[in-house]
Amino acid sequence: MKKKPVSIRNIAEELKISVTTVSFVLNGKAKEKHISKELTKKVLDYAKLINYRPNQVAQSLRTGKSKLLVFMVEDISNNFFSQLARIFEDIAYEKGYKVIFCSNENDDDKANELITLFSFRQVDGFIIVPSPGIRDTIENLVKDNIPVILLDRFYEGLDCNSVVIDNEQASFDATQHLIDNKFKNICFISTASDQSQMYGRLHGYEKAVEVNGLEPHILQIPFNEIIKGKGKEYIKKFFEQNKDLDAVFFSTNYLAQSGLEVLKETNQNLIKDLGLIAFDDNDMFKIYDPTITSVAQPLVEISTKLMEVMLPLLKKKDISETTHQKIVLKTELIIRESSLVKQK
Amino acid sequence: MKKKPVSIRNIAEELKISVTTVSFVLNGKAKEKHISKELTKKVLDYAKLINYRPNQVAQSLRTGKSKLLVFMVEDISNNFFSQLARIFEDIAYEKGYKVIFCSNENDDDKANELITLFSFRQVDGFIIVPSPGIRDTIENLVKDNIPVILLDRFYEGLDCNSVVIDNEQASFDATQHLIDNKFKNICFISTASDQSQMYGRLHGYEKAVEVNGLEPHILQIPFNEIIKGKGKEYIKKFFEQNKDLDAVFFSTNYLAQSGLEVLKETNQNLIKDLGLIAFDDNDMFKIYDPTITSVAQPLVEISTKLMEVMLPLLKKKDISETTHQKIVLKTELIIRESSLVKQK
DNA sequence: CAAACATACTAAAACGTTTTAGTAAAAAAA
DNA sequence: TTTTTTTACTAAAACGTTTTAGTATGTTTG
Repeated sequence: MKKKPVSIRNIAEELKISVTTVSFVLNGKAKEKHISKELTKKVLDYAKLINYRPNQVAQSLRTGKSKLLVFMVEDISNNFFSQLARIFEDIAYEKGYKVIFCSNENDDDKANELITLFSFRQVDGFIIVPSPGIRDTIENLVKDNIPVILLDRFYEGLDCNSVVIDNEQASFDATQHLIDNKFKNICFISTASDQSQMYGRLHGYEKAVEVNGLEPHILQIPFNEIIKGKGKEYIKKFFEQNKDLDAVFFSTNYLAQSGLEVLKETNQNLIKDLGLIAFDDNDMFKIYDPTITSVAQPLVEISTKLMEVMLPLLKKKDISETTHQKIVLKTELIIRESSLVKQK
Repeated sequence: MKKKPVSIRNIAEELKISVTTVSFVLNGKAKEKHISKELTKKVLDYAKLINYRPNQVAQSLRTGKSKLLVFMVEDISNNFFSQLARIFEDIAYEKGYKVIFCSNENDDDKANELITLFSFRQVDGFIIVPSPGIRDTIENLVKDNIPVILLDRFYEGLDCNSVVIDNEQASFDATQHLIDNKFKNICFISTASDQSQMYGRLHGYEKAVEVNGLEPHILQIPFNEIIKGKGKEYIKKFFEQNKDLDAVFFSTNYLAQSGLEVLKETNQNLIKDLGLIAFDDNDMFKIYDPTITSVAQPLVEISTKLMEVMLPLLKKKDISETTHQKIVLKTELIIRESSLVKQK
């Protein structure tokens, strides 16, 4: 049978002292509470001997702290998010926190449901890649002084901690890079979304195109069509209707995926002739033929910043007075074959 | 300030009834405990009105159940595991369980540490992709009647639930497929590991080669060298020393990754001339040029089986009498261009 | 030499549930 | 009518901690 783990009470009884004393010692409050050196040592030694581990559930109930963080992303199977998760996991464990990952599919209902699930007090803090319409939910969390950090995207005008990248600059630089490499008809394939990250990417592209006196060519696929797996159809039709394109900038990695599939199916050679850049790097990009240029997000830096912002919030009793931080990180344009001048 | 969530006590006081009654009603034991229909309805209605959510920490403390599962994989950022995680997540949530994902890096110390961390009673069940040397730890979990399922690999002779694939058959079929397509000098690139999954894959390959009267060509890279990022060097040297190879079978997706990198760097054309198969599918394989044949694991089926095996264990009071299940699932060989007869 | 303080320790409440072991009244059986 | 059973509900303990508000000494201090 499952043997019962030892409790503080067992220790107290064995040593014939009070539970209180044991608790004080175990929590490092021996000096502060005037527990003698000898007794302190005795408790510590015995606890070690029997391999005592506090029951974290009981601790949580009493203290209201669970040492659990929720890391809610759009889709944990998406390479970008899973890599981020992997790095954040390590950082969190180091600080004594466990992480519950979950995917909201960029769906408001799912996101709301998940947040309610880990509701109020169950969890010490939230890191959230927010879906478009949960602004109110986030605002409520903030109002209730629950530590929250928005990741990847944020709500304009909502005062909340966030860690994001400079999407507009990243997108501008990538587009400019294509232009510098003699591409003239660059299209931007994206989702029809007004979430901040997509907005930034679109505007960076538009600005670069405009500054250089070129024409924009934009495809914005409705999100629910992508969900339904219709992304490829949209892209295919778009390519058919815009035969004069000489470069493509994909605003997300799954669009790049779909786009490459379409190109592969319709005209293999096109992949080599077109200028190509994808947002978010993928390990496969460096072994593709041609190797594919990408906008890489600083994964380690993002995770580190998340914890840097989160930790003080977890420590404080009352975070209502803390000012919210908005961290904006730089991306890196990894230049590979696909975006360089094509020699005909 | 953070407002206190409503408790059962609040409901009891408001309705001027006992906490017990409220608890019974809320747990659906109204009939069983002879609570009148009217009162039951009153409680339910009021609970809904004030949006009551039970404090799960208190529930856990009392019941010893946390409604948490640990899903420990080798590396959550690995595509195969993150996809599995994504699917399992949904299934678990549906059943009211939350999932803590963690990565053990196939390292014994890390794995042991994590298991201890979620130690005894903190968590309701474990799904573990075990590192080579934690057999004893697993055995202890089993002895303590803690629900455990081994995933992807198992220990020969250890009686424990497991969900794995038929690696040997998968590997045999893949190799036979290459042979059927006229490849004669097929090499097998793998890790120097005697974990069950690798053992199976190696033997499947060896058997197929032998049955067909061909010579085996095997590269086994020590695991710690792979960790150090030296995998590519090993593969490169191997290719240099075996110039007459006409096909390569990679035993894992990260080896395929490395192998393709090597081929890309040394001789782009080789990729088209060699027969190629990779274990574990990757979204990129179908847009590579050539598209790459792979052995795909049945992700949905694996996740479903995991939950199917896990749920009864979670329900039972005493699982010491339950017999352990060993589920072996079939893989699918996804045949693409890279493994078909090459026309010169 | 009393008052103040420091030291060493502890009893008991509290966190929010579930569950055991009841009670009291009404209904059914004898 | 008395006994038994059923119905409707509840008091209080328990889960394992943390923490408040102590007590009982010994030690300074004025």
